[in-house]
Amino acid sequence: MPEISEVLKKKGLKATPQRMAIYQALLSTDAHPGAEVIYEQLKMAYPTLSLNTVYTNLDILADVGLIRRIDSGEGLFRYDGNPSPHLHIICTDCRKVEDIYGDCSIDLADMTGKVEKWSGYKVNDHALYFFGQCPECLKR
Amino acid sequence: MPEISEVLKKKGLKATPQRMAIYQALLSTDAHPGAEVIYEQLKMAYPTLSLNTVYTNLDILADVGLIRRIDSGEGLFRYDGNPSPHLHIICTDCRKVEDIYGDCSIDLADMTGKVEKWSGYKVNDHALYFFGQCPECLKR
DNA sequence: TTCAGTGCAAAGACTTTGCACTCAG
DNA sequence: CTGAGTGCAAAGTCTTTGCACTGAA
Repeated sequence: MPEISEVLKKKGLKATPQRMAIYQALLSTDAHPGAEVIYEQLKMAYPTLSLNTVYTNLDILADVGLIRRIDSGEGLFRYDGNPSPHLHIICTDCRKVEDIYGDCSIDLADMTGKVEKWSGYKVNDHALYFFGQCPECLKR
Repeated sequence: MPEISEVLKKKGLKATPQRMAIYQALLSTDAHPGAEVIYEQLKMAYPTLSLNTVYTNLDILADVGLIRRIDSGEGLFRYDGNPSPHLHIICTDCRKVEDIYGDCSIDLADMTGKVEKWSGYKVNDHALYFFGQCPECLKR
């Protein structure tokens, strides 16, 4: 994975096999996995990988802005390979987390401006979660 | 606190002193405390109160919709005495959580409709967090 | 009276820390 | 080489569970 190692180096990070694998794993899924899931998934290919390393690298990757930490309210953190602020919808039955694309984000840019004026905060980021039941769970 | 015991009974909950105190504590602050903070605060007045009871009751109160569980991304849950969906702004420096009131929520009602159409979900709730630096932290 | 609620302790889940070893640059 | 990164183990933090006791209705 030549591109990935370049992206990491640009951020001043060493392109270790573990780090590349963790980042790659996030880029290649839209399932918003947690640390444990990524660890289990990579253990096959990297038997010596430690859970610690997964946590450490998820932190580092989120710090430099390559990935995004998601807090779905389950008491664990999930991660998203797409770091740009976007919307998530969470099924309260099966706990699935899905991305929402569309024209919604336009409204949010407006709102950020309003919020800055109102609160006096310097707003750097936002997170919008919708909670409900996914089509599959609704069928039951 | 006569009103509080009535509110609890209407929800089918026994109005125990501990439960009333926990609910009252949330109603009388806008600081969005976590379980531990509430526990420490009430221990003066209720020396035998157990942390377990605080957790149990926060869960119950959130279940019946009297309070709201907030996940500020710190790895702990905070609680809000105002259960109606409203916006929160979180200072990334001092970790303060504040409410945002204003005309923003109108846009969100629109957005919820869009999201339902787009995703096929039945949306029951949403949470919008803004992250930034509060006026006090900006001064430093 | 009677069961929901409480309190204590212990366990559980997720995450972080400490430290010696290793390998990418 | 050399410090950033890794792996193992242990500890930490927040939260939940088990179970006998208690008190609100």
